[in-house]
Amino acid sequence: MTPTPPKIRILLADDHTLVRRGVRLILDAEPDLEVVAEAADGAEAVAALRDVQVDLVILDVAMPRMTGLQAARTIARMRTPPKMLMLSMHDNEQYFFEALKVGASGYVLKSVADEDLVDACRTAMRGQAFVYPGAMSALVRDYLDRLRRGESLPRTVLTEREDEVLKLIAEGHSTREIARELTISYKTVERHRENILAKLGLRDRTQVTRYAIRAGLIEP
Amino acid sequence: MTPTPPKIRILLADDHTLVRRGVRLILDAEPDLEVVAEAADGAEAVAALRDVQVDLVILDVAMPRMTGLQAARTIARMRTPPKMLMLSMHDNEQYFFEALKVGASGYVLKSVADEDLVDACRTAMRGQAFVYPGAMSALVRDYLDRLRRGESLPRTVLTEREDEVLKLIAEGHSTREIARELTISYKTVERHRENILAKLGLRDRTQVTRYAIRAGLIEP
DNA sequence: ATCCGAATGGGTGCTGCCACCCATAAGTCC
DNA sequence: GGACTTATGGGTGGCAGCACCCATTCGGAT
Repeated sequence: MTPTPPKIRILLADDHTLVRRGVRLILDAEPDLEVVAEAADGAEAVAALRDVQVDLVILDVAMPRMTGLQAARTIARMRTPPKMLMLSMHDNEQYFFEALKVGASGYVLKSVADEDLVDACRTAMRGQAFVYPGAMSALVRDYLDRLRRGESLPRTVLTEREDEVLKLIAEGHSTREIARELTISYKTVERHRENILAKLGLRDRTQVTRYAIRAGLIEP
Repeated sequence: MTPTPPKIRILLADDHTLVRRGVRLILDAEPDLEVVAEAADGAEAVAALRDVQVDLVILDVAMPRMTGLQAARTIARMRTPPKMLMLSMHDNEQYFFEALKVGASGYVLKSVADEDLVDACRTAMRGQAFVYPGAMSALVRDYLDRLRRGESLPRTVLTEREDEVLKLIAEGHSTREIARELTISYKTVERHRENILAKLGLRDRTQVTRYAIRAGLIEP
């Protein structure tokens, strides 16, 4: 009997049981991968990391309460953060950049084949960036080139705070509700909203909603 | 060796490979269920039904090109339509009604447990309506009661005109623009909008947008 | 040390959204 | 014929959304 090498320990965060079920079956079938914990939203994932030692976190981008991107930011601030892989429903460039910015090692579409997901896990663990197949646009290539050359990254359009407000607007909350939720003033929310509209070239809250859904930030 | 009873033949339509993988593994594990075909969007599902004989179609509500609801409408018009089960990411009442309206036998959340999905398949094949656990609201109960008593209630919630206005609102058009587009008065558009909000239980245009996207009336 | 971006908050004013109120013409159903 | 629905339109008022102006604080980059 040969000694078994230690498996890559994985935390899987997705709000849909069926997705978790599928991903787990795919990964557990591999000799070097093992899903050791699951979470149904970003907050659960962050909490789970305090109890379980994992090497790699697979985060769905769109989850209730705390999105995968928000969770990734929190996780990246830990002392010894695990590798992170973002799972997304949409082939959207904006959120691909967002994912890399918050420190994810890869960005995988839910429509990928099984082997691509497994590849992505192994690539991420080797410390390399994984680009989901067929999404190697000129923009992405340029971005990764700059990463390799160690150049400072082109700024992402929206700031963290604006992203939070964007999500709340798109979920149909009024300015007053958002102010209460974030414990900031009504006027500050208005300012963030103005910046969001200006930066994204949108006209009103309705278009913000469609944008967020298209981008996979929230679910319809 | 005992003769095997014929299995329920299932077509599985979802744009995410990982979801299809999970669902297939769950269903194929049952002795009486068998996934005989897969589709990545509504159009593929409809096309597949011309080639393969299936008893039950499982449709994801949100798919590219043709949504699950659109596909269900098409399938329902076939001579001998198979049973239909809608898969959804969201526990939403409006969406649920849309599904029943287009002729689906059940509505299952992607966050349900494995057994519930299997139950839903068997319940649908017995010709009964499956209501996902924990969503048995008074509204749903009332609706199903009327269905059982054979009361004709294929009546759409919204009138034709209201549907038109709904779409235009959801596409981000202002009241003034809609009035011009439909060649009616600003006030009339406002009245239609009021009725839409009241009937659907929504609060503002942002929620109308999300509703329309969920219902497959417009593209994000 | 300085400058810039991000986050915070205030004021003012216009317009649009939304919730009430009201009415009429045309069609359907019983 | 009356009851009902649908589509049409008007009035009024309140509050929200949005645009444009302003300022302060703080931290990081040069």
